[in-house]
Amino acid sequence: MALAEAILVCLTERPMSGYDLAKYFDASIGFFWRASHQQIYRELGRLRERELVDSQEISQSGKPNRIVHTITDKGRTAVTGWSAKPVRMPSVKDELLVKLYALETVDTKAMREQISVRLEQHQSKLSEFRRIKSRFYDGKDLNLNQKGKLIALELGIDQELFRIAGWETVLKKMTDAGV
Amino acid sequence: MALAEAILVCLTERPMSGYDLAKYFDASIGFFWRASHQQIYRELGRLRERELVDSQEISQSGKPNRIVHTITDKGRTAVTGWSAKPVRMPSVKDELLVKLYALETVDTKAMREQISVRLEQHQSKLSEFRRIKSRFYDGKDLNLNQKGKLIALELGIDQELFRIAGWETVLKKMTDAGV
DNA sequence: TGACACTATGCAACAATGTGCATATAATCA
DNA sequence: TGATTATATGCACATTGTTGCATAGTGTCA
Repeated sequence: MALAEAILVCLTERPMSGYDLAKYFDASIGFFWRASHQQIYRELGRLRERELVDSQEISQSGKPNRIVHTITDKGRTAVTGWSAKPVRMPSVKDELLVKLYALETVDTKAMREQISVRLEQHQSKLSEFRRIKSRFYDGKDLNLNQKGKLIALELGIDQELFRIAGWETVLKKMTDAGV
Repeated sequence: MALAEAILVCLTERPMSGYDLAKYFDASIGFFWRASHQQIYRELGRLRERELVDSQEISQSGKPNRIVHTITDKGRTAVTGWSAKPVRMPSVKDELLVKLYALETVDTKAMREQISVRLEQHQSKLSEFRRIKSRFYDGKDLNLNQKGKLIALELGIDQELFRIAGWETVLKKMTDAGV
């Protein structure tokens, strides 16, 4: 149940509405912990019940009212407590790798195309990460929180580079194997 | 619902019982698609209902009877059909990276320990992959299916090496940041 | 000889995640 | 002016994953 913690971590930055959080996830922490807006709203309800966030409705004319969630002291303590607990290895699930396991049965032409699509996705993630890095971090004076995010971001950039190289190697090896 | 397909892919190799499958998952395809024995048994029941596998009970004295599952023609067709369909990006979920996002709030001493544990886990996975490679693949004459598995395994080895380097860099950068 | 691990299967309950839908207004673009 | 996008929240259902339990005989180690 670490979506709760991921949300709390975001709220240590500043109070946010569910909508803000969903966008924040898409643009930053979601690179390492994806969540849809439905999940976020549901989890916010639970966090409110557990008194880890304080939710305040703000009237808006025209648009639906915003509900802004602020992390409580109890919530901050919960984050620190959680952070000290051991983590598990991230669960691995990649269909594309499973397909490599039955090269005789799968449609290898379609697979090569899927690998190309995957490569493009990694390319565009890479560009996005680099854009964020140069826009928000390069040449700036950073506080500790920002330094942590930068470390994560740089790991993300290296990961994308590695994956691009990896899948390109797979394509080459498939060619060598005659498919 | 790709656990179904992962199981079918295993069964293209040879007929197996649920127990065999659970072990096979632990030792090979599970590196890229983890599943517990409970999940596997449940999914096998569904596959039997959909007639993608044929299940045959084999009497054994002493031990409980084995139920051996064989992929059907319908199942083989299903695998090929599935293989041609586009895959999604694997979902990302790593608590350790989330912790990097709140360096001011988390227990950084505990975090460094967790990174060390993570490093050890990647080390032992790496050793296992290398052991499997040298034992079953190096210097052997391989058919197409085996070549595919070797490609996946080599990608796995590179991935572990990359992750070890990545987390070591994170530790260094944390030191530079003063935590 | 008692404890433990291995073989072999599976249910039940619960927790977490993902998909689809529903609502409602304002601004922007073609 | 009609279509789309952005703002803003949330329910219901389906699927997937985890934990704990239950059964039961065999082999191995101390």
